[in-house]
Amino acid sequence: MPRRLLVTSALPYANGAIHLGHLVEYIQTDIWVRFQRMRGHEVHYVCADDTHGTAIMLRAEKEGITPEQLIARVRDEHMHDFAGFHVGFDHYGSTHDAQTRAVVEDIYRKLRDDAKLITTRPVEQFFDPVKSLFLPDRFIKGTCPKCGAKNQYGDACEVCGSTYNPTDLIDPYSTVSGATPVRRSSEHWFFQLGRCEAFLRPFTQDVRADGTWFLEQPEARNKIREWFDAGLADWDISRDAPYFGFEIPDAPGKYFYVWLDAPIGYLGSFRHLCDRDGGPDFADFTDPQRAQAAGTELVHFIGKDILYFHALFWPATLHFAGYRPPTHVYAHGFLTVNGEKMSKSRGTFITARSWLDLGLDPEWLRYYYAAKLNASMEDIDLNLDDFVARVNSDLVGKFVNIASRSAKFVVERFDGVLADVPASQWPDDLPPRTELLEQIARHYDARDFGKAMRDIMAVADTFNAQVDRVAPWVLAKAPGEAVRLHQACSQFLDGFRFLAVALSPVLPALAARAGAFLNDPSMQRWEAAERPLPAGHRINTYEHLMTRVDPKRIAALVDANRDNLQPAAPAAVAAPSTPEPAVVTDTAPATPVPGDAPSAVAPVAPTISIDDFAKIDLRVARVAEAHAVDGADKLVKLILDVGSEQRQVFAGIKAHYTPEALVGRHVVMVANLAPRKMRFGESQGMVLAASFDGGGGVFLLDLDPGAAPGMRVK
RNA sequence: GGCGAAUUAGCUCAGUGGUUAGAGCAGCGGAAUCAUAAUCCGUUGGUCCGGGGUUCAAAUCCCUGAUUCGCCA
Repeated sequence: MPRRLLVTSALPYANGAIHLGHLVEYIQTDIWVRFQRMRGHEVHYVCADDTHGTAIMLRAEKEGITPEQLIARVRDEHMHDFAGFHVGFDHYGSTHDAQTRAVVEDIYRKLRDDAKLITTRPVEQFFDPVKSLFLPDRFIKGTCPKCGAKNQYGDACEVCGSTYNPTDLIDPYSTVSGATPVRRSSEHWFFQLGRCEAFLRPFTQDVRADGTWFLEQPEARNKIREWFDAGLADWDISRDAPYFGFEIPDAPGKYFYVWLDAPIGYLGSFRHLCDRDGGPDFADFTDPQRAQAAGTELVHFIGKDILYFHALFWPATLHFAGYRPPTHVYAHGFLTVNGEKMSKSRGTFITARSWLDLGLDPEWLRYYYAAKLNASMEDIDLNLDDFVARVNSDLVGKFVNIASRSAKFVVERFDGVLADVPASQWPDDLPPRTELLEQIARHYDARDFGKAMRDIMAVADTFNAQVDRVAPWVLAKAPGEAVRLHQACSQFLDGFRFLAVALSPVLPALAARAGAFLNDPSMQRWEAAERPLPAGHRINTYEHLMTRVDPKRIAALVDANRDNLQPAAPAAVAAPSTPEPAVVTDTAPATPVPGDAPSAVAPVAPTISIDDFAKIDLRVARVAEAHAVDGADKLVKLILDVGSEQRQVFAGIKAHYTPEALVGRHVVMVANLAPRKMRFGESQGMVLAASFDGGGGVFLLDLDPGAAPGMRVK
């Protein structure tokens, strides 16, 4: 029977760029979702931006825009990043929308009026008298009471490691205004978590009738048990104005704390899906009785840092508000890069955007994560040397190579038509075909992607060894061996197809290309791998499916993410839309002072019609490679990615830009200019740049973030 | 400080009481030349963090120490 799943990834905060650490979770969830879909299950995968809180409010203020403008921009960036890594949400919402607000208010009213779990009492907090703002701990700094270190945060000292309350700080100051905060009391609203223990303890600690657990990971259950043992305290769910969020009903000037509405954003986002024509029924997934009858599941993928919220507050608020609590929470570990915490100064705080902008294949990362992920909460390490070796060896050397070394024979010798491959013809040194497939499926289902990848690569190894043993290149030269050659290559392609199906959840784009090559739309289903394509099936010409990772490009990625700037003052704004540091800091030509322009401004050329202008096909292109040209005074050789193809262009900008500074940036090119033979090769287009005729610098056109190779400029 | 997790080959990791601890990559030696240098065969390499204990049997269970990383609402 098909499962009916509502699956979520945790909501990223609308205050910064998506980086490789975030992507562990979205890629993990997306792989699991794609796998479940291939197996024929009904899956709704939703997420949203987490948009509320003091930090968003202050950030917008600094940028001189409204919080609504800030979160709209960041959401747009986040959605681009996720799409770039093939994370396929069915809906990507925002916690700041009517759908989420409606569920927040409904849950709150039921907790207050029906469950009677809301209470109020005054709380004394630091208050910034200049900004008229209650200050969260992270916006207060001062001198450590233990060791005397200056400029320490309100909760812990980074120098001596001791922890304390913000009120213990010596000479505290507000990082927002610099003012000395004062103590002020205010009424706060609380959710009485302590009264939920009778529900929460068995819910989180006991195995269910069907043998499953809310928390399948024993280490997660242990962690939660620790918190029970420490005692559950009431949870402060209110914040005072000014605050960016939802106002609490019947409590003017009081707002819901961001962590109350963040998980409710899952349901708000899901509501959008339900409101579409033919969408799922909201109550089937949220009402306890309806959900039970419909057999639906609610599954959350999260980082281990937010287990507390998802395993205690969230089930409690849902349950006591008359909603169905989640069926599963899966927590994963953090990402380290080269064995250490991600670091801006080391360049290992790598953003999703920089990965995509530098033209690195997102599926390289998806595969590497899959190979490292298991069902536990352990951290995983992205070792960049290992990454290059692993992706090149497994994906290019093993997997893609099987198709690459057998397709040509089938296409050239047998007109692309496959020979009969009996389903029973499966390498002896592997487990039986369907058994192996089920084993891999169990690993995927249990989120043991690393085990799945190991099993899959063992198949690739076996087939490569078989190709060597059969030696089709020998058969091809031997007269009378055509039948054996045909059968052997068809069998190798069957092995490749098996692998492509098994890897589809991890490598959806590559699998789609493999499906196009094999001319086989059925590969979107897991069962497609159970048996070979029928004899007589015609495949298409093989085109290379994946290129190798060049270690130099990984080095360039790290360079692009390295923060070379002086440590910024806390007040400094780092807009996420800032172009790549490599572009703005490297060898930028001296800014000419207007009065210094060495020559007169040229007169405007004769008027042309819009039709004349339309003849020029201007395209956004990404500089994939840039090389100095030996023997040329002015030229730089550029390899431009214009989306559909690559162009070689010689640009006369050597005096103004170093090749290193150009790689990865976007430029505007004339795409339909007649190719021109030059001494060093053919130039297939022209890159637009501004200059005065008499000299004084050449300035390439820059593009705002979001522009992608192949877009037409008009 | 309290609690928890981790530590296995040069690297990344499997391996939760049962032969002589495994894989991939890297290294070394050979083969092959179909494949966008991609492959195959063979091979080197380990005090399973240190110490103690339980057991017929320990990488695996217990105690203890070291180091690293988390969590402490």
